[in-house]
Amino acid sequence: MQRRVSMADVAARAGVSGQTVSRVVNSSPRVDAATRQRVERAMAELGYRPHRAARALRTGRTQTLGLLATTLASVGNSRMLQAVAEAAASRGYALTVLTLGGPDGVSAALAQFGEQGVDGVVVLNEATAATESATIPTGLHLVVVDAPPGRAGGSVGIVQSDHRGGARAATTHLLALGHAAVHHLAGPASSFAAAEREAGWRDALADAGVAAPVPLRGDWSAASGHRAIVERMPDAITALFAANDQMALGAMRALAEAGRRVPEDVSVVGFDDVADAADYRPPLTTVRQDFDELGERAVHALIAGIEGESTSVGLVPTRLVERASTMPPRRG
Amino acid sequence: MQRRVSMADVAARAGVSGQTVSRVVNSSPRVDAATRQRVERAMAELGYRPHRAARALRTGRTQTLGLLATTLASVGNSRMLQAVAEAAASRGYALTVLTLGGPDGVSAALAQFGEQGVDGVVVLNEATAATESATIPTGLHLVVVDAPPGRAGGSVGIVQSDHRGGARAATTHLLALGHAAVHHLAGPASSFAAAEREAGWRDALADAGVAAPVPLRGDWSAASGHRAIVERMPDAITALFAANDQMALGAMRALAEAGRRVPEDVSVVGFDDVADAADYRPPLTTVRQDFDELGERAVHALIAGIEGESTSVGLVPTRLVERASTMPPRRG
DNA sequence: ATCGGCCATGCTAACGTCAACATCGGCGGG
DNA sequence: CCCGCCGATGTTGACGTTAGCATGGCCGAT
Repeated sequence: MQRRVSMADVAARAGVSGQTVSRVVNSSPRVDAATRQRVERAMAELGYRPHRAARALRTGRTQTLGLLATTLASVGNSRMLQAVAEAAASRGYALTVLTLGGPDGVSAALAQFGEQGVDGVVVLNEATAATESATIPTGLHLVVVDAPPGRAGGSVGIVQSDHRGGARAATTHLLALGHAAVHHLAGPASSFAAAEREAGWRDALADAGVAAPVPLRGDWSAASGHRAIVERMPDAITALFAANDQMALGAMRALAEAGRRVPEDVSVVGFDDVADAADYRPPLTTVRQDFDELGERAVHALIAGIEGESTSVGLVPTRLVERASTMPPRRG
Repeated sequence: MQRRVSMADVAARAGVSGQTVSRVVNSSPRVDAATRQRVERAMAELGYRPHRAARALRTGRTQTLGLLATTLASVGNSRMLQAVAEAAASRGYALTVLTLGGPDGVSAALAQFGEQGVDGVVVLNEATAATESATIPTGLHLVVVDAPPGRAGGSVGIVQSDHRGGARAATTHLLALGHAAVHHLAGPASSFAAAEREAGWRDALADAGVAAPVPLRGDWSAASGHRAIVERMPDAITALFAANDQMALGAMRALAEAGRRVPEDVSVVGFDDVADAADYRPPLTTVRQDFDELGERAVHALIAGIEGESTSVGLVPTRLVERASTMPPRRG
């Protein structure tokens, strides 16, 4: 492989100094139109590409963002990753990913990102406590997705889905169908999103003057949803709001195995609207999260922070999608 | 933000030259034990971290790998990403991701990776034609996952799951249960993995001397699986091998809607063993892919190529996981 | 005509690291 | 006792880029 084309090569070809080439590359206004054109032609002819590492060394900016998550293999995280990757790419930023070994590795992971020189990091917050106690390397900008607004400010921005509003809508939907009680299959206690969804469920019950039963609890997985129902299914259950679609899937299997039909005997609502939810049996009524918008806003906020503008808190709306897993309770 | 700690700072603190610090960092043998210790203490005290961009500028290596996929939001790709991310991290490489805008953007994406200076790229091959026709920037090493072995060699390595063997095992399992015919719900024609799975199905049928019916076809999504069954379900179907779990999910819904019970009337087998497959109704017999091993091997092959060793072709075994969606046909 | 100011462009140095070569001291063999 | 070698360490410069300042030409205002 021959030496790569550098600015000096372009400069020689165009008969200008390297500095002028630099100005053209960075679209500085201080360049004569004719000169610019000459330089651009030289770049095209030589196939010049700026060297990111060299630029990073000089400017201290890498034009690279980081994404930090416990795992990338979960449905929600992978959809967020996809959205963040596209949003970053459309702004000319590269995206590098890092998964947490342990739950307490947040500080270490951020340090590693700092070392790599990323300009900012999107943190997919799954265990609030771990994220909140993490130390942030100086100069690193952060946007935390689905975190309590408390820590926002400084170099930390927050973006979240309206979990609470969505959960409230789901619960209200069930109540409006005539269900006297709505049970909740909650997510893990350590999760902010799970807490918000539970809060929204309580909101709706309170609005209706209905007492909230003790929620069941899972870990987001279908298996945990199944287990929760098998172990302690409420006797008189007619309506269940699961904190995500996968737990709803597991719960529906457990209900079927116990001889309860969905939706005739028990109505079920999920959360997320994963790609498969429309093909669950029955197709699942659920709350759709707008991951694309969430990723877009996270990247926007992050880059705003990097470029010195203020970071802010954003709430992305969610929306109830009605399918066949909900209906009014049977009379009788 | 104060200036970062550089090698010179460490050198001053330890009373040695920068070069000696460099030697310690790169664990060169040419350093006295006492000196090394002094330098290491200085690094610890100052919190020194090598500057990747500077190193990349000097050495031409970025210690960064790229991952290219059409989308990162699909189940299989996100599991591969997770595995690749961990394998890369464990070797001290960062991982940056890029998704394809269009199906023909492979060349452009590789060019962008080249520009970013990644040392190598893992390509998740979804449309063989697009990958095969792509131009590879000089000096960039590639490992293509699930591609025909033809292109291997030079700076291109190939790693694949044993789709064919897994499909054969799935089909053989159904035949062994006593099913006279096994129908296939295939993946998209453009996919190598889909073609291999179909080939494995044909292999097993040929072994048993059974004629292969015309396969149904979907696009990997549950919705497409549902649609395929609704539109042209074979009359006498008693056994179905779907090319992935999600299409199996859609197919099972369609079968249920048509009044066919799984597994009593129709046995169904999927492929992938996604996390939810054990909670489908009924729990799905499927073929497990070892994504961790696949990612590990891809990264291993890539780094071997980067460091000048030979790249090779690897086949990762798959394994049938029996659950409740298969049983012998009813005598009738 | 003179001068200040502005515009286009060039020159120099520096970002942090490492490869290549230089230096220095000690030690064993002749 | 001198030479040559080796092992440990230092010096220099370059990777490709851009910030900051310098230069020189032109124009309008005085």
